[in-house]
Amino acid sequence: MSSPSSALALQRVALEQFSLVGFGGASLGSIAQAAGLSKSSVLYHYASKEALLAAAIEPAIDALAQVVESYPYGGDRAEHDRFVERFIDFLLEHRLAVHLFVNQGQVLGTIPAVQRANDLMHRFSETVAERMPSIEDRIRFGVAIGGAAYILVAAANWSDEGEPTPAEAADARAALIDTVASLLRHPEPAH
Amino acid sequence: MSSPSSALALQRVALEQFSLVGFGGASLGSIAQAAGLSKSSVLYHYASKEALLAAAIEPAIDALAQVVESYPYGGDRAEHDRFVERFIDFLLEHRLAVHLFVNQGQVLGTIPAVQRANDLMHRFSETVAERMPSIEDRIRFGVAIGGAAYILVAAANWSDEGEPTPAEAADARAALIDTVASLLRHPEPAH
DNA sequence: AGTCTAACTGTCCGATCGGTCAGGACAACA
DNA sequence: TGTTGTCCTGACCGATCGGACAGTTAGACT
Repeated sequence: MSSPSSALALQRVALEQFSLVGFGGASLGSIAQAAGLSKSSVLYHYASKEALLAAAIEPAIDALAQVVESYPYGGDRAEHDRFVERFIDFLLEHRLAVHLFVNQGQVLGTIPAVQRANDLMHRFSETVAERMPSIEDRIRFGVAIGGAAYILVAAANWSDEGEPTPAEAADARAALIDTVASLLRHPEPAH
Repeated sequence: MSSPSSALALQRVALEQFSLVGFGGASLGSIAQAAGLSKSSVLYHYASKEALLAAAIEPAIDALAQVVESYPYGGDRAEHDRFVERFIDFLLEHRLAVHLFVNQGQVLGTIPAVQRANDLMHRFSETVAERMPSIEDRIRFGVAIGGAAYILVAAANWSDEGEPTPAEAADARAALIDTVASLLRHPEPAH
């Protein structure tokens, strides 16, 4: 706690590496090098590789818990849309962590922090599924979650432009909110 | 080529491991063990770990090239919907490979086969973007691709039921086609 | 019988892995 | 001037990594 800046920078670097090449693919050496430290120094701050992962994703898990808790069970559509907005902002702020436990959640299930994230997503899915129990709506839910999580980290891959102008970022946020909201919205009873 | 069954089984096992724990996280030893072979035997069939990866995803890349090629540039909506159907079937058949080069495409860009997959996705994005150049529609495109690729491999994580009944699978396919089609459909000019 | 080849394996190698440990640098406090 | 505690490091450990290589088995062909 005494020099939080270096510790936070280390968590950020570790998160980037873990989400980029996977937990097993990222080495403590490469993380340390990217952070400008020695491997020993990393292990001084965090007892193990798993502890580093847990510390790196913990803020995101706390935020996720808060978002899931705020689901408007009996709310109207405006309230539901506000919930989606909170959810998207959570995704935007914790892109890397979300990408990590979305894509490696099952294989890292032994790590308590990841397990907690899995439980949260499970509960989230169940909560939403209570309102939309059909396969179609489960698909829409999954596409919304996975698609949003994906586009925030990997989309830059095969798009032309490099930098995301602040104005463009705002547009992207609005578009993402719109898209996810339409996916999570209760569809008309049937056609 | 003389005993294709074992070679194909090896590719399938390798693909599962690569998409599950990442290319760097999967070891030749674990792949060999899962396939019931020795590590040496794996390296007899494929010159290197990268060669194994390339061979494992090559069929998926070929199929992707075919799908991208079949994009209906001047087609009507029915033709466009048929294209989406082909695309979803491609995703369903090559789930693991898609998940692999969607989530690890950038970091594995040095491998020629992955590079080809990246180029194809890039061209795919450009092709679709020609019709839908706005940020909103790019987002919708990304959510559709990423969401579909995601739900096919990771959704089982936080859903209750275990097995996907054949009838449920058909329903899921239909729902996925419907969802992606609506995302990729040209939206009304503006509201 | 001998020959050839495909499929497979165990052994070995250098490099790298996660992790331990003893100690150095340095500011704060006595 | 010690002394203490934080931050950081290089050296080292056993295990595992990707890969090279020599050799074995078994079936097909002559």
